[in-house]
Amino acid sequence: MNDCSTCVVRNRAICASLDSNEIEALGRLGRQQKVSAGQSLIWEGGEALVVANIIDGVFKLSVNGADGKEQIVGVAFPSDFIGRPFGEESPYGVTALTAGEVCMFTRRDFDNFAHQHPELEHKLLHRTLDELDNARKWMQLLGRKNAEEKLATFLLVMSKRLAGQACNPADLSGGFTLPFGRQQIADILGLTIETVSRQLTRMKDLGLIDVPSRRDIVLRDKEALEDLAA
Amino acid sequence: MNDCSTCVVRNRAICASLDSNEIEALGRLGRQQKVSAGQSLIWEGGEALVVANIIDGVFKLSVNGADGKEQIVGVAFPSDFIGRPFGEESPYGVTALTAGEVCMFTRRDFDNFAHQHPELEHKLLHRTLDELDNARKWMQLLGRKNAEEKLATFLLVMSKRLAGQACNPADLSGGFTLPFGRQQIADILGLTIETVSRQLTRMKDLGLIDVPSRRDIVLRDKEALEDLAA
DNA sequence: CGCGTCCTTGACACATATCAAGCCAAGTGG
DNA sequence: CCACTTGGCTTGATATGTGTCAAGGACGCG
Repeated sequence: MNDCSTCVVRNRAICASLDSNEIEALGRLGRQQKVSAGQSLIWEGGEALVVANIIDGVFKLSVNGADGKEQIVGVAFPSDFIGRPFGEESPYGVTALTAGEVCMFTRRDFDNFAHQHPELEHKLLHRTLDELDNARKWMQLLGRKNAEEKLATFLLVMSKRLAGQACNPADLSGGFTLPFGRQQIADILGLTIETVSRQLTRMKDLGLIDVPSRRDIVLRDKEALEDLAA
Repeated sequence: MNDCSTCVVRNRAICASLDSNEIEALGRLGRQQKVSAGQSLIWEGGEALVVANIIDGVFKLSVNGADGKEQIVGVAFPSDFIGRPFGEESPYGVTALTAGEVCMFTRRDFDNFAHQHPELEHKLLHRTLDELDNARKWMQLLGRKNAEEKLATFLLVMSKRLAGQACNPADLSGGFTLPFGRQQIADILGLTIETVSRQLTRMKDLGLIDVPSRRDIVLRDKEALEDLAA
Protein backbone atom coordinates (compact mmCIF):
# COMPACT_ATOMS: atom_id res chain seq x y z
CA MET A 1 0.00 0.00 0.00
CA ASN A 2 1.08 3.50 -0.84
CA ASP A 3 1.21 6.72 1.00
CA CYS A 4 -0.29 8.88 -1.72
CA SER A 5 -0.22 12.01 0.42
CA THR A 6 3.50 12.36 -0.23
CA CYS A 7 3.34 11.51 -3.92
CA VAL A 8 5.12 14.11 -6.03
CA VAL A 9 2.79 13.70 -9.01
CA ARG A 10 -0.31 13.56 -6.83
CA ASN A 11 -1.80 16.73 -8.28
CA ARG A 12 -0.97 16.16 -11.88
CA ALA A 13 -1.74 12.46 -12.28
CA ILE A 14 -5.26 11.16 -12.89
CA CYS A 15 -5.54 10.60 -9.14
CA ALA A 16 -6.14 14.33 -8.82
CA SER A 17 -9.80 13.68 -9.67
CA LEU A 18 -10.34 11.76 -6.43
CA ASP A 19 -11.16 12.92 -2.91
CA SER A 20 -9.06 11.80 0.04
CA ASN A 21 -11.14 8.73 0.87
CA GLU A 22 -11.07 7.54 -2.70
CA ILE A 23 -7.39 8.19 -3.00
CA GLU A 24 -6.76 6.07 0.03
CA ALA A 25 -8.82 3.25 -1.48
CA LEU A 26 -6.91 3.47 -4.74
CA GLY A 27 -3.64 3.64 -2.85
CA ARG A 28 -4.43 0.31 -1.26
CA LEU A 29 -4.56 -1.28 -4.70
CA GLY A 30 -1.31 0.11 -6.02
CA ARG A 31 2.30 -0.18 -5.20
CA GLN A 32 5.24 2.03 -5.93
CA GLN A 33 8.11 0.43 -7.68
CA LYS A 34 11.52 1.52 -8.88
CA VAL A 35 12.48 0.69 -12.44
CA SER A 36 15.87 0.79 -14.08
CA ALA A 37 16.71 2.06 -17.56
CA GLY A 38 15.85 -0.52 -20.20
CA GLN A 39 13.35 -2.38 -18.06
CA SER A 40 10.04 -3.30 -19.73
CA LEU A 41 6.74 -3.08 -17.89
CA ILE A 42 4.50 -4.21 -20.71
CA TRP A 43 5.27 -6.30 -23.80
CA GLU A 44 3.88 -5.78 -27.27
CA GLY A 45 1.17 -8.31 -27.96
CA GLY A 46 1.33 -9.59 -24.42
CA GLU A 47 -1.50 -9.74 -21.94
CA ALA A 48 -2.25 -6.31 -20.55
CA LEU A 49 -1.62 -7.20 -16.91
CA VAL A 50 -0.74 -3.87 -15.37
CA VAL A 51 -1.29 -0.15 -15.68
CA ALA A 52 0.66 2.58 -13.90
CA ASN A 53 1.19 6.21 -13.17
CA ILE A 54 4.68 7.45 -13.84
CA ILE A 55 6.21 9.06 -10.79
CA ASP A 56 9.65 9.59 -12.24
CA GLY A 57 11.53 8.74 -15.43
CA VAL A 58 10.80 8.64 -19.14
CA PHE A 59 9.22 5.68 -20.93
CA LYS A 60 8.77 4.71 -24.55
CA LEU A 61 5.78 2.97 -26.11
CA SER A 62 6.95 0.99 -29.10
CA VAL A 63 5.91 -1.40 -31.83
CA ASN A 64 8.31 -3.76 -33.57
CA GLY A 65 7.75 -4.81 -37.17
CA ALA A 66 8.38 -8.33 -38.42
CA ASP A 67 11.79 -7.28 -39.74
CA GLY A 68 12.81 -5.91 -36.36
CA LYS A 69 12.38 -2.25 -37.27
CA GLU A 70 11.11 -0.44 -34.24
CA GLN A 71 8.69 2.45 -34.27
CA ILE A 72 8.24 4.44 -31.08
CA VAL A 73 4.55 5.36 -30.95
CA GLY A 74 4.62 7.43 -27.80
CA VAL A 75 6.80 8.84 -25.04
CA ALA A 76 5.55 9.13 -21.48
CA PHE A 77 6.78 11.49 -18.74
CA PRO A 78 6.14 11.84 -14.98
CA SER A 79 2.42 12.12 -14.14
CA ASP A 80 1.46 10.36 -17.38
CA PHE A 81 -0.61 7.21 -17.26
CA ILE A 82 0.61 4.10 -19.07
CA GLY A 83 -0.93 0.76 -19.92
CA ARG A 84 -4.07 -0.40 -21.65
CA PRO A 85 -7.13 -0.42 -19.39
CA PHE A 86 -10.24 -2.31 -20.51
CA GLY A 87 -8.35 -4.39 -23.03
CA GLU A 88 -7.08 -7.93 -23.02
CA GLU A 89 -3.79 -7.31 -24.69
CA SER A 90 -1.44 -4.42 -25.23
CA PRO A 91 -0.65 -3.62 -28.87
CA TYR A 92 2.61 -1.94 -27.88
CA GLY A 93 5.40 -2.42 -25.38
CA VAL A 94 6.31 -0.01 -22.61
CA THR A 95 9.97 0.32 -21.64
CA ALA A 96 11.86 2.66 -19.33
CA LEU A 97 14.40 4.88 -21.10
CA THR A 98 15.81 6.16 -17.83
CA ALA A 99 15.76 4.92 -14.27
CA GLY A 100 12.53 5.93 -12.59
CA GLU A 101 9.61 4.99 -10.45
CA VAL A 102 6.01 4.07 -11.12
CA CYS A 103 2.81 3.51 -9.16
CA MET A 104 1.52 0.20 -10.48
CA PHE A 105 -1.87 -1.50 -10.43
CA THR A 106 -3.06 -4.79 -11.82
CA ARG A 107 -5.33 -4.03 -14.73
CA ARG A 108 -8.18 -5.95 -13.08
CA ASP A 109 -8.00 -3.89 -9.91
CA PHE A 110 -7.74 -0.67 -11.86
CA ASP A 111 -10.58 -1.50 -14.25
CA ASN A 112 -12.91 -2.31 -11.37
CA PHE A 113 -11.99 0.77 -9.44
CA ALA A 114 -12.31 3.00 -12.47
CA HIS A 115 -15.71 1.64 -13.39
CA GLN A 116 -16.94 2.62 -9.94
CA HIS A 117 -15.46 6.11 -10.04
CA PRO A 118 -16.82 8.12 -12.95
CA GLU A 119 -14.67 11.14 -12.19
CA LEU A 120 -11.55 9.04 -12.62
CA GLU A 121 -12.86 7.67 -15.89
CA HIS A 122 -13.71 11.16 -16.99
CA LYS A 123 -10.16 12.30 -16.39
CA LEU A 124 -8.82 9.24 -18.14
CA LEU A 125 -11.09 9.95 -21.09
CA HIS A 126 -9.73 13.49 -21.29
CA ARG A 127 -6.19 12.21 -21.35
CA THR A 128 -6.92 9.53 -23.88
CA LEU A 129 -8.52 12.07 -26.18
CA ASP A 130 -5.47 14.30 -25.85
CA GLU A 131 -3.15 11.41 -26.58
CA LEU A 132 -5.21 10.51 -29.62
CA ASP A 133 -4.84 14.08 -30.88
CA ASN A 134 -1.09 13.84 -30.36
CA ALA A 135 -0.88 10.51 -32.11
CA ARG A 136 -2.71 11.95 -35.09
CA LYS A 137 -0.47 14.97 -35.30
CA TRP A 138 2.45 12.57 -35.25
CA MET A 139 0.90 10.58 -38.10
CA GLN A 140 1.09 13.70 -40.22
CA LEU A 141 4.77 14.03 -39.36
CA LEU A 142 5.50 10.40 -40.19
CA GLY A 143 3.55 10.36 -43.41
CA ARG A 144 4.23 13.75 -44.92
CA LYS A 145 7.34 15.43 -43.51
CA ASN A 146 10.91 15.08 -44.72
CA ALA A 147 13.91 14.46 -42.46
CA GLU A 148 14.65 18.13 -41.88
CA GLU A 149 11.06 18.94 -40.97
CA LYS A 150 10.90 15.90 -38.72
CA LEU A 151 14.01 16.85 -36.77
CA ALA A 152 12.97 20.48 -36.39
CA THR A 153 9.54 19.43 -35.13
CA PHE A 154 11.08 16.93 -32.77
CA LEU A 155 13.46 19.44 -31.24
CA LEU A 156 10.73 22.00 -30.70
CA VAL A 157 8.38 19.48 -29.11
CA MET A 158 11.09 18.15 -26.82
CA SER A 159 12.13 21.65 -25.92
CA LYS A 160 8.60 22.39 -24.76
CA ARG A 161 8.49 19.30 -22.56
CA LEU A 162 12.03 19.33 -21.24
CA ALA A 163 13.45 22.85 -21.23
CA GLY A 164 14.54 24.03 -17.82
CA GLN A 165 13.59 20.83 -16.06
CA ALA A 166 16.87 19.26 -15.11
CA CYS A 167 19.67 21.13 -13.44
CA ASN A 168 22.75 21.40 -15.57
CA PRO A 169 24.50 24.26 -17.40
CA ALA A 170 22.97 23.55 -20.78
CA ASP A 171 19.45 23.61 -19.38
CA LEU A 172 19.83 27.04 -17.90
CA SER A 173 20.34 28.70 -21.24
CA GLY A 174 17.08 27.38 -22.60
CA GLY A 175 18.55 24.04 -23.58
CA PHE A 176 17.59 20.56 -22.46
CA THR A 177 18.91 17.07 -22.00
CA LEU A 178 17.37 14.40 -24.16
CA PRO A 179 16.44 11.11 -22.53
CA PHE A 180 17.09 9.48 -25.91
CA GLY A 181 20.05 8.23 -27.86
CA ARG A 182 20.29 8.79 -31.61
CA GLN A 183 18.76 5.42 -32.42
CA GLN A 184 15.71 6.24 -30.35
CA ILE A 185 15.28 9.59 -32.03
CA ALA A 186 15.38 7.70 -35.31
CA ASP A 187 12.74 5.28 -34.03
CA ILE A 188 10.50 8.16 -33.02
CA LEU A 189 10.77 9.93 -36.37
CA GLY A 190 10.73 6.95 -38.69
CA LEU A 191 14.29 7.59 -39.92
CA THR A 192 17.66 5.88 -39.69
CA ILE A 193 20.27 6.81 -37.13
CA GLU A 194 22.57 8.12 -39.87
CA THR A 195 19.97 10.52 -41.22
CA VAL A 196 19.30 11.85 -37.72
CA SER A 197 23.00 12.38 -37.16
CA ARG A 198 23.48 14.18 -40.47
CA GLN A 199 20.52 16.49 -39.93
CA LEU A 200 21.74 17.40 -36.46
CA THR A 201 25.24 18.26 -37.68
CA ARG A 202 23.71 20.25 -40.51
CA MET A 203 21.57 22.27 -38.11
CA LYS A 204 24.60 22.77 -35.91
CA ASP A 205 26.62 24.00 -38.90
CA LEU A 206 23.82 26.38 -39.82
CA GLY A 207 23.94 27.79 -36.30
CA LEU A 208 20.37 26.75 -35.48
CA ILE A 209 21.35 24.60 -32.52
CA ASP A 210 24.23 23.84 -30.18
CA VAL A 211 25.12 20.31 -29.16
CA PRO A 212 27.36 20.74 -26.11
CA SER A 213 27.33 17.00 -25.49
CA ARG A 214 25.75 13.92 -27.01
CA ARG A 215 22.45 14.29 -25.24
CA ASP A 216 22.31 18.03 -24.68
CA ILE A 217 20.69 20.41 -27.11
CA VAL A 218 20.40 24.19 -27.10
CA LEU A 219 18.07 25.85 -29.57
CA ARG A 220 19.86 28.95 -30.88
CA ASP A 221 17.25 30.02 -33.43
CA LYS A 222 13.78 28.86 -32.54
CA GLU A 223 12.10 30.91 -35.25
CA ALA A 224 14.17 29.36 -37.99
CA LEU A 225 13.40 25.93 -36.57
CA GLU A 226 9.71 26.71 -36.55
CA ASP A 227 9.95 27.62 -40.21
CA LEU A 228 11.73 24.38 -40.97
CA ALA A 229 9.19 22.37 -38.98
CA ALA A 230 6.58 23.39 -41.60
CA MET B 1 -35.62 15.72 -32.10
CA ASN B 2 -34.92 12.23 -33.31
CA ASP B 3 -36.76 9.01 -33.24
CA CYS B 4 -33.90 6.85 -32.03
CA SER B 5 -36.04 3.73 -31.89
CA THR B 6 -35.79 3.37 -35.64
CA CYS B 7 -32.11 4.22 -35.90
CA VAL B 8 -30.19 1.62 -37.87
CA VAL B 9 -26.98 2.02 -35.86
CA ARG B 10 -28.84 2.18 -32.55
CA ASN B 11 -27.25 -1.00 -31.22
CA ARG B 12 -23.73 -0.43 -32.42
CA ALA B 13 -23.26 3.28 -31.69
CA ILE B 14 -22.29 4.58 -28.26
CA CYS B 15 -25.99 5.14 -27.59
CA ALA B 16 -26.24 1.42 -26.96
CA SER B 17 -25.02 2.05 -23.42
CA LEU B 18 -28.18 3.97 -22.53
CA ASP B 19 -31.61 2.82 -21.35
CA SER B 20 -34.75 3.94 -23.14
CA ASN B 21 -35.35 7.02 -20.97
CA GLU B 22 -31.82 8.19 -21.43
CA ILE B 23 -31.90 7.55 -25.11
CA GLU B 24 -34.97 9.66 -25.44
CA ALA B 25 -33.27 12.48 -23.55
CA LEU B 26 -30.22 12.25 -25.78
CA GLY B 27 -32.43 12.06 -28.84
CA ARG B 28 -33.95 15.41 -27.90
CA LEU B 29 -30.50 17.00 -28.12
CA GLY B 30 -29.53 15.60 -31.49
CA ARG B 31 -30.73 15.91 -34.98
CA GLN B 32 -30.33 13.69 -37.98
CA GLN B 33 -28.87 15.29 -41.03
CA LYS B 34 -28.02 14.21 -44.54
CA VAL B 35 -24.57 15.02 -45.85
CA SER B 36 -23.30 14.93 -49.41
CA ALA B 37 -19.93 13.68 -50.60
CA GLY B 38 -17.21 16.24 -50.02
CA GLN B 39 -19.07 18.11 -47.30
CA SER B 40 -17.06 19.01 -44.20
CA LEU B 41 -18.55 18.78 -40.72
CA ILE B 42 -15.50 19.93 -38.78
CA TRP B 43 -12.52 22.01 -39.86
CA GLU B 44 -8.91 21.50 -38.87
CA GLY B 45 -7.94 24.02 -36.25
CA GLY B 46 -11.48 25.30 -36.04
CA GLU B 47 -13.67 25.46 -32.97
CA ALA B 48 -14.98 22.03 -32.07
CA LEU B 49 -18.66 22.91 -32.31
CA VAL B 50 -20.29 19.59 -33.04
CA VAL B 51 -19.92 15.89 -32.51
CA ALA B 52 -21.89 13.16 -34.26
CA ASN B 53 -22.68 9.52 -34.69
CA ILE B 54 -22.38 8.26 -38.23
CA ILE B 55 -25.58 6.66 -39.44
CA ASP B 56 -24.50 6.12 -43.01
CA GLY B 57 -21.52 6.98 -45.20
CA VAL B 58 -17.74 7.08 -44.88
CA PHE B 59 -15.80 10.04 -43.49
CA LYS B 60 -12.15 10.99 -43.42
CA LEU B 61 -10.27 12.74 -40.62
CA SER B 62 -7.42 14.72 -42.10
CA VAL B 63 -4.59 17.10 -41.36
CA ASN B 64 -3.09 19.45 -43.93
CA GLY B 65 0.54 20.49 -43.75
CA ALA B 66 1.73 24.01 -44.52
CA ASP B 67 2.70 22.94 -48.05
CA GLY B 68 -0.77 21.57 -48.71
CA LYS B 69 0.16 17.93 -48.35
CA GLU B 70 -2.73 16.13 -46.77
CA GLN B 71 -2.46 13.23 -44.37
CA ILE B 72 -5.59 11.26 -43.59
CA VAL B 73 -5.35 10.35 -39.91
CA GLY B 74 -8.49 8.29 -39.63
CA VAL B 75 -11.45 6.88 -41.50
CA ALA B 76 -14.88 6.58 -39.89
CA PHE B 77 -17.73 4.24 -40.83
CA PRO B 78 -21.39 3.88 -39.80
CA SER B 79 -21.86 3.61 -36.01
CA ASP B 80 -18.53 5.37 -35.40
CA PHE B 81 -18.43 8.52 -33.34
CA ILE B 82 -16.76 11.64 -34.75
CA GLY B 83 -15.75 14.96 -33.30
CA ARG B 84 -13.70 16.11 -30.36
CA PRO B 85 -15.64 16.14 -27.09
CA PHE B 86 -14.21 18.05 -24.12
CA GLY B 87 -11.89 20.13 -26.26
CA GLU B 88 -12.03 23.67 -27.53
CA GLU B 89 -10.70 23.04 -30.99
CA SER B 90 -10.39 20.15 -33.37
CA PRO B 91 -6.85 19.34 -34.52
CA TYR B 92 -8.18 17.64 -37.65
CA GLY B 93 -10.95 18.13 -40.17
CA VAL B 94 -13.82 15.71 -40.79
CA THR B 95 -15.16 15.39 -44.32
CA ALA B 96 -17.66 13.05 -45.96
CA LEU B 97 -16.18 10.84 -48.66
CA THR B 98 -19.57 9.56 -49.73
CA ALA B 99 -23.10 10.80 -49.30
CA GLY B 100 -24.43 9.80 -45.92
CA GLU B 101 -26.27 10.72 -42.79
CA VAL B 102 -25.23 11.66 -39.28
CA CYS B 103 -26.84 12.22 -35.90
CA MET B 104 -25.42 15.54 -34.75
CA PHE B 105 -25.09 17.23 -31.38
CA THR B 106 -23.58 20.50 -30.35
CA ARG B 107 -20.46 19.77 -28.40
CA ARG B 108 -21.80 21.68 -25.38
CA ASP B 109 -24.96 19.62 -25.23
CA PHE B 110 -23.08 16.42 -25.69
CA ASP B 111 -20.40 17.23 -23.12
CA ASN B 112 -23.01 18.05 -20.51
CA PHE B 113 -25.04 14.97 -21.22
CA ALA B 114 -22.00 12.73 -21.20
CA HIS B 115 -20.74 14.10 -17.93
CA GLN B 116 -24.04 13.13 -16.34
CA HIS B 117 -24.09 9.64 -17.83
CA PRO B 118 -21.06 7.62 -16.76
CA GLU B 119 -22.03 4.60 -18.82
CA LEU B 120 -21.93 6.69 -21.95
CA GLU B 121 -18.52 8.07 -21.01
CA HIS B 122 -17.35 4.57 -20.26
CA LYS B 123 -18.33 3.44 -23.73
CA LEU B 124 -16.73 6.50 -25.25
CA LEU B 125 -13.54 5.77 -23.30
CA HIS B 126 -13.49 2.24 -24.68
CA ARG B 127 -13.79 3.52 -28.20
CA THR B 128 -11.21 6.20 -27.74
CA LEU B 129 -8.75 3.65 -26.37
CA ASP B 130 -9.41 1.41 -29.37
CA GLU B 131 -8.91 4.31 -31.75
CA LEU B 132 -5.68 5.20 -30.04
CA ASP B 133 -4.46 1.63 -30.52
CA ASN B 134 -5.38 1.87 -34.20
CA ALA B 135 -3.64 5.20 -34.59
CA ARG B 136 -0.49 3.76 -33.08
CA LYS B 137 -0.53 0.73 -35.33
CA TRP B 138 -0.87 3.12 -38.23
CA MET B 139 2.13 5.11 -36.99
CA GLN B 140 4.21 1.97 -37.37
CA LEU B 141 2.98 1.64 -40.94
CA LEU B 142 3.73 5.27 -41.78
CA GLY B 143 7.15 5.29 -40.16
CA ARG B 144 8.56 1.90 -40.98
CA LYS B 145 6.83 0.22 -43.92
CA ASN B 146 7.66 0.55 -47.61
CA ALA B 147 5.13 1.17 -50.36
CA GLU B 148 4.45 -2.51 -51.00
CA GLU B 149 3.91 -3.29 -47.34
CA LYS B 150 1.70 -0.25 -46.97
CA LEU B 151 -0.56 -1.20 -49.86
CA ALA B 152 -0.85 -4.82 -48.78
CA THR B 153 -1.75 -3.76 -45.23
CA PHE B 154 -4.25 -1.24 -46.52
CA LEU B 155 -6.02 -3.77 -48.73
CA LEU B 156 -6.29 -6.31 -45.94
CA VAL B 157 -7.63 -3.78 -43.45
CA MET B 158 -10.17 -2.44 -45.92
CA SER B 159 -11.20 -5.95 -46.86
CA LYS B 160 -11.98 -6.67 -43.23
CA ARG B 161 -14.14 -3.56 -42.91
CA LEU B 162 -15.82 -3.60 -46.29
CA ALA B 163 -16.00 -7.13 -47.69
CA GLY B 164 -19.51 -8.31 -48.44
CA GLN B 165 -21.16 -5.07 -47.36
CA ALA B 166 -22.41 -3.54 -50.55
CA CYS B 167 -24.37 -5.41 -53.18
CA ASN B 168 -22.54 -5.69 -56.45
CA PRO B 169 -20.91 -8.54 -58.34
CA ALA B 170 -17.37 -7.84 -57.13
CA ASP B 171 -18.45 -7.89 -53.51
CA LEU B 172 -19.97 -11.34 -53.73
CA SER B 173 -16.69 -13.03 -54.53
CA GLY B 174 -15.00 -11.68 -51.45
CA GLY B 175 -14.19 -8.35 -53.00
CA PHE B 176 -15.17 -4.87 -51.94
CA THR B 177 -15.77 -1.37 -53.22
CA LEU B 178 -13.43 1.30 -51.93
CA PRO B 179 -14.94 4.59 -50.82
CA PHE B 180 -11.62 6.21 -51.84
CA GLY B 181 -9.99 7.42 -55.00
CA ARG B 182 -6.28 6.87 -55.61
CA GLN B 183 -5.32 10.24 -54.18
CA GLN B 184 -7.07 9.43 -50.93
CA ILE B 185 -5.37 6.07 -50.68
CA ALA B 186 -2.11 7.95 -51.11
CA ASP B 187 -3.10 10.39 -48.36
CA ILE B 188 -3.89 7.52 -46.01
CA LEU B 189 -0.59 5.73 -46.64
CA GLY B 190 1.74 8.72 -46.86
CA LEU B 191 2.60 8.06 -50.51
CA THR B 192 2.03 9.76 -53.86
CA ILE B 193 -0.79 8.83 -56.18
CA GLU B 194 1.69 7.49 -58.75
CA THR B 195 3.28 5.09 -56.29
CA VAL B 196 -0.14 3.80 -55.26
CA SER B 197 -1.10 3.23 -58.86
CA ARG B 198 2.16 1.44 -59.68
CA GLN B 199 1.93 -0.86 -56.68
CA LEU B 200 -1.65 -1.77 -57.52
CA THR B 201 -0.82 -2.66 -61.12
CA ARG B 202 2.14 -4.65 -59.89
CA MET B 203 -0.04 -6.65 -57.51
CA LYS B 204 -2.55 -7.14 -60.28
CA ASP B 205 0.21 -8.42 -62.61
CA LEU B 206 1.41 -10.80 -59.91
CA GLY B 207 -2.12 -12.19 -59.65
CA LEU B 208 -2.55 -11.13 -56.03
CA ILE B 209 -5.58 -8.97 -56.72
CA ASP B 210 -8.20 -8.19 -59.34
CA VAL B 211 -9.29 -4.66 -60.12
CA PRO B 212 -12.56 -5.07 -62.04
CA SER B 213 -13.15 -1.33 -61.95
CA ARG B 214 -11.47 1.75 -60.53
CA ARG B 215 -12.89 1.38 -57.06
CA ASP B 216 -13.45 -2.36 -56.88
CA ILE B 217 -10.89 -4.74 -55.51
CA VAL B 218 -10.89 -8.52 -55.20
CA LEU B 219 -8.20 -10.19 -53.13
CA ARG B 220 -7.09 -13.30 -55.01
CA ASP B 221 -4.30 -14.37 -52.67
CA LYS B 222 -4.82 -13.20 -49.13
CA GLU B 223 -1.96 -15.25 -47.74
CA ALA B 224 0.56 -13.72 -50.07
CA LEU B 225 -0.76 -10.28 -49.19
CA GLU B 226 -0.40 -11.05 -45.50
CA ASP B 227 3.21 -11.99 -46.11
CA LEU B 228 3.80 -8.75 -47.97
CA ALA B 229 2.09 -6.73 -45.26
CA ALA B 230 4.96 -7.71 -42.90
C1' DC C 1 45.60 2.43 -21.21
C1' DG C 2 42.54 -0.32 -23.89
C1' DC C 3 38.11 -1.70 -24.84
C1' DG C 4 33.22 -1.15 -26.06
C1' DT C 5 29.43 1.66 -27.27
C1' DC C 6 27.58 5.26 -29.46
C1' DC C 7 28.02 8.63 -32.85
C1' DT C 8 29.70 10.75 -37.16
C1' DT C 9 31.12 10.81 -41.83
C1' DG C 10 31.64 9.13 -46.53
C1' DA C 11 30.51 6.54 -50.84
C1' DC C 12 27.00 4.42 -53.07
C1' DA C 13 22.37 2.23 -54.07
C1' DC C 14 17.72 2.33 -54.43
C1' DA C 15 12.88 3.43 -53.49
C1' DT C 16 9.89 6.84 -54.07
C1' DA C 17 8.94 11.64 -55.55
C1' DT C 18 8.56 14.60 -59.36
C1' DC C 19 7.55 15.96 -63.93
C1' DA C 20 5.27 14.95 -68.11
C1' DA C 21 2.46 12.55 -71.36
C1' DG C 22 -1.14 9.67 -72.64
C1' DC C 23 -5.16 6.60 -71.58
C1' DC C 24 -9.79 5.38 -70.28
C1' DA C 25 -14.60 5.83 -68.93
C1' DA C 26 -18.40 8.62 -68.07
C1' DG C 27 -20.93 12.52 -69.07
C1' DT C 28 -22.48 16.38 -72.26
C1' DG C 29 -24.13 18.61 -76.06
C1' DG C 30 -24.65 18.83 -80.81
C1' DC D 1 -25.50 8.37 -81.93
C1' DC D 2 -21.24 10.28 -82.08
C1' DA D 3 -17.56 13.94 -81.27
C1' DC D 4 -15.84 16.37 -77.43
C1' DT D 5 -14.63 17.35 -72.87
C1' DT D 6 -13.39 16.23 -68.34
C1' DG D 7 -11.43 14.06 -64.34
C1' DG D 8 -9.22 10.32 -62.61
C1' DC D 9 -5.89 6.94 -63.47
C1' DT D 10 -1.75 4.77 -65.54
C1' DT D 11 2.72 4.73 -67.44
C1' DG D 12 7.34 6.42 -68.51
C1' DA D 13 11.69 9.10 -67.76
C1' DT D 14 14.34 11.30 -64.52
C1' DA D 15 15.69 13.41 -60.04
C1' DT D 16 16.58 13.15 -55.36
C1' DG D 17 16.24 12.09 -50.48
C1' DT D 18 17.06 8.70 -47.53
C1' DG D 19 18.64 4.04 -46.67
C1' DT D 20 22.53 0.92 -46.67
C1' DC D 21 27.15 -0.46 -46.04
C1' DA D 22 31.57 0.53 -44.29
C1' DA D 23 35.07 2.95 -41.85
C1' DG D 24 36.73 5.96 -38.48
C1' DG D 25 36.23 9.05 -34.26
C1' DA D 26 34.81 10.36 -29.54
C1' DC D 27 33.67 9.40 -25.14
C1' DG D 28 33.05 6.67 -20.91
C1' DC D 29 34.43 2.86 -18.09
C1' DG D 30 37.02 -0.86 -16.29
